[in-house]
Amino acid sequence: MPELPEVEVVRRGLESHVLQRPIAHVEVLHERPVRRHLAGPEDFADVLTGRTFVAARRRGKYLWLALDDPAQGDAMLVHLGMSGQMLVQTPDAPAERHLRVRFDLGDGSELRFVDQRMFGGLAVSVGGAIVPPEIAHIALDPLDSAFDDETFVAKVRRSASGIKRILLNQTVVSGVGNIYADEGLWRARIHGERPGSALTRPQVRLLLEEVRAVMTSALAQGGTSFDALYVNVNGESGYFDRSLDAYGQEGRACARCGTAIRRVAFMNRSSYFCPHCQPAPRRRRT
DNA sequence: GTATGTACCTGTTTGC
DNA sequence: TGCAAACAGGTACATA
Repeated sequence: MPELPEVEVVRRGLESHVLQRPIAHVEVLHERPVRRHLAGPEDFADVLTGRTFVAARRRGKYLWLALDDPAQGDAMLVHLGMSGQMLVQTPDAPAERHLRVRFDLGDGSELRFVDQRMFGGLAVSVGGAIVPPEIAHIALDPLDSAFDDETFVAKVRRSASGIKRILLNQTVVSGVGNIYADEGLWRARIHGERPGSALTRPQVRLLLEEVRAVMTSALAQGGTSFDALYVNVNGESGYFDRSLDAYGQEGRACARCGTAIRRVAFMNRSSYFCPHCQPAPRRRRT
């Protein structure tokens, strides 16, 4: 499940494998992944054919491949969703079961967007000065050197929402998904349902540091992966899942205190936490 | 403006 | 054995 470290691994792979090769042909095999390209699949293919990717950039979980003539600020925007992959293959490699879009790079290599669940997608973005306008609302991520810790701390402490919900809000901080939210909260010993406004400044700072630490560690190991749903641009799986302390660990002993990790329903998904290290707030929120 | 809930998707696993 | 429900979850959008 791609979060920031996985997306960064993909960005690096794209940077070294798809730049400076004019796109000879684009084939859209399923229209849903280009649904955010409002002019439609044919236009998507038409406007990209003949162009060249010149840079691979990222903000949070969004990627974009800048197109030639950088003065125009055009780019192909990419989101991997839950199951998206960017693969570089030879054109004669057999089509993946969930192959959605293919880009013939004309040099004997092919960029492929493969996505089982199709939460992800591609779109051509026009005229972005610094970032594509479609993602201007996405906050910086904690690994960005321009990320302002104190602004984040202030935003958290102004909000009555549960801290996990705030962590997942990409307009407050980007790149954090369900896995790293649970891991960061476990490391900081904070229950995800505690209101942001109930946390002290040092607690929020600690949480931010722990989220950073777990992401940095995951990045060093090539991203997290639980199954074949996530592979990087070379098709290699990450293996950070062996290092998880909370996420997916229901019933296992907490690495700090030995209490069984619990799972609770949260926003149509799951939250994992240690009931001893991360006591729930007294007044339960729903 | 802020907070919360849900649709969108498909393959696998679980339960009856 | 067969079918239905649950589950995985990031984002945009609807609703309160």
